Amino acid sequence: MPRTKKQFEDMRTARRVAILEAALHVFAEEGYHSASISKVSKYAKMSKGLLYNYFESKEELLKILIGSLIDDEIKMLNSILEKPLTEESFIHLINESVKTIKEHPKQWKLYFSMSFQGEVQEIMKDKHSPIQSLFAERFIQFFKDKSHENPLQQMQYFMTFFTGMKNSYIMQPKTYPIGEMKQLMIKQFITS
Amino acid sequence: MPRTKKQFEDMRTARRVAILEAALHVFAEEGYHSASISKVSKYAKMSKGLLYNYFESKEELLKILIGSLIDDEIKMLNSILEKPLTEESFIHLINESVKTIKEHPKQWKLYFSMSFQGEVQEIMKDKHSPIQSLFAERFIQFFKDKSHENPLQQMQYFMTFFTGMKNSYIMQPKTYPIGEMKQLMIKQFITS
Amino acid sequence: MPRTKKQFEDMRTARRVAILEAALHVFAEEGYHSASISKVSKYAKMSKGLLYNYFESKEELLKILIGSLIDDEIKMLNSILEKPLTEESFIHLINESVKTIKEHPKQWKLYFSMSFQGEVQEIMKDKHSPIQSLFAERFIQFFKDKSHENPLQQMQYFMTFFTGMKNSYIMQPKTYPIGEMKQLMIKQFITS
Amino acid sequence: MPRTKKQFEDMRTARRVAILEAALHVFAEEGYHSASISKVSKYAKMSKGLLYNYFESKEELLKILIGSLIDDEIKMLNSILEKPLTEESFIHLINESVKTIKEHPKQWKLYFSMSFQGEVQEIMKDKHSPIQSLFAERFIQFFKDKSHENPLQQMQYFMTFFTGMKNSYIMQPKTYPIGEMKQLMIKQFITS
DNA sequence: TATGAATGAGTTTTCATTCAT
DNA sequence: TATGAATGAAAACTCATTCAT
Repeated sequence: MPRTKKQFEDMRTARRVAILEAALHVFAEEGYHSASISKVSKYAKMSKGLLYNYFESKEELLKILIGSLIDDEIKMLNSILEKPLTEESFIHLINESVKTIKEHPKQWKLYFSMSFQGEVQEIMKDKHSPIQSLFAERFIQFFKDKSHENPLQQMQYFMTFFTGMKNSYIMQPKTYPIGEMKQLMIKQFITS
Repeated sequence: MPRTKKQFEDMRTARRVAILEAALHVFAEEGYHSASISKVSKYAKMSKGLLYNYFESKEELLKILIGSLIDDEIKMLNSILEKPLTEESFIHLINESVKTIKEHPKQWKLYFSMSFQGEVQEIMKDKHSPIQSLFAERFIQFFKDKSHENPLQQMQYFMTFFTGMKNSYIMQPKTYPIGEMKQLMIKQFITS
Repeated sequence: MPRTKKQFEDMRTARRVAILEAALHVFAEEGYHSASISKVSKYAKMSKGLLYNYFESKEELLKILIGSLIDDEIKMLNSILEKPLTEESFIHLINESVKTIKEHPKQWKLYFSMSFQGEVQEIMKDKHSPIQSLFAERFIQFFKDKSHENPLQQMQYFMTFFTGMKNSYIMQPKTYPIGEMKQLMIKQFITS
Repeated sequence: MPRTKKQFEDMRTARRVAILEAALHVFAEEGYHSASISKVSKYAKMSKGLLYNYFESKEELLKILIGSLIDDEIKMLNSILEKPLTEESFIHLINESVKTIKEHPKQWKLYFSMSFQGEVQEIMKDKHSPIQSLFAERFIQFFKDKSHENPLQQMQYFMTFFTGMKNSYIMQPKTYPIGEMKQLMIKQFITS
């Protein structure tokens, strides 16, 4: 008695998830280029062949892992930035970003580690630039509203800190006090 | 007319430097794992065989490139931090760090890109921890002297920004206004 | 209401035919070695597993496809060549051959394409040689009866043309005027 | 003392030739798709890795093997067909073709075996069609000059035989009397 | 019977490192 | 010293065949 269509679909979904998790783990641990599909499949407790039944290539795994991260981030940013930034939504944005990174530290580690090489740029080509303009625009306006004398610069200053916070947390997720840093940042850039 | 011993040594040194420069260029461009020794040797205008006459392995090149960066950084930090931090030496430290990163952007890019993978951790194991304790101690004292209510936290906050600045500059050396950011940072953490 | 034995057998036969047709299509299209069983089963609208319920292996499919072609051809030749060749039966033979190839172009294409590799030779080993002797004998006699001075040679000359006609038609079934060529051939070798 | 540039070049040339010969042998024997690079390199008595030092891919080997055959053939045809065909040049053309095929039977076998699959078409795309028009034109004129009532058809009839002759020789190079067949063909199509 | 997930041996290809000259 | 040819182990990927359901 063959499996029903639903059974097959459930199996496939479960497998896909298992593979993506394994790939994420191994890629984040060893770096995308050093990691081998062999290791990924071993970690996912299946044969290499089966992995290729679910994904076309090693590159596809990377694209999905990073692409989904970017997509979520963009969706979050878009929803918050659809209106001009207020103090409230500014805080909300920061909280959401920190929440995301705490929930997906491996993914973010992979993303950061790849961002120094060309591969990621290609993945994000079309996705990133619209949101980046919006992001810049909203933050500049935000600081302008606060009568900041150089809002563009203040935005860059904020971005610098934001980047540093993410980077630091990724490198030392156990010890870096991201919650405290977040609070300091909020305080600094709201009262500025 | 046979070469003198000194001439030989000079030649060897020149070659070593050429190889390291080539490796740095290629590694930073393509990423350590994707880069091939073949390309490095071509870029250094010599044969693969000769390259192996000067260095044991690809990994050794990486270790030297990153190791020397770390060593310089540590030397710089040690000399500045041998006495307690003053406002002056604090500014000096920041200026020196920015100068270093502007002078060796490829090396720093390589360092950052590798720092997400296991390889670098191993390289720096013994080097880093003593300086890090000193660094922490001096900065905590620095902020304590400024009657900061939570000097440890303030140091972490400072480190966060510092990391973000380096990261941002490496990612966009052409457009990131590192000079301005540095000034803002100095102002913020001195008057805090 | 359980199926009767006959119904079962009919179903099995229909399936076998469907699989063979699918295999023929896919093999002829992509070449035996490049074609995959997966594609065959998809084309036959069933699962791979079921296909293997009907046939042992990919090779068996090939053997049956080519074997049946050869068997039909041999049967046809045998029936025509059971008596000495006359002008009438000579014409009949050619007509039948052309008819066969026009009816089964894919099979012939597959046969030709495989005939350059070892696989086919093995399939035909035992089948071919008896009919070939008979064929040679009848044609030699045919041309001897026409007082040809070198009947063996004339048979080889005829075979050459015959081969060329098949090959040309297979390569360009749309444009090659096989009917005209056949008529010319008949005329040439009958009046010779 | 390192090898001179010339020594290296000679070595490379010799290796290239050895590899191409091995590939030709193995491809012709087993068919391109069944043959493995592993076997080719074994036959050429070298490691797989070295083979890839000389050629980009399995496909490149095929392209070179077949491409060079086609190029030679086209060159030959072009030189003979630059003027209208005479009886003499007609004979010359046939002699040259037969000579070529006798000199490179494996290459022709490979070419024929591949011509039933898509790969070859791509290799010859641009090369073939100009020569084919010229070929057709010259032969049609040739038969028109002989007051043939249907010169196009006669050309096709000739081509059919020509194809058959090549095919037959390739399939049975030991036993097929290509010389005799060639003479018969010349006689037939010249006096026709 | 029927499905398609799963396996594993095999394929092509890459590249750090060694070696003959 | 200097070259680049040569190796071999390992990588990504494919697919005929088997298997659990």
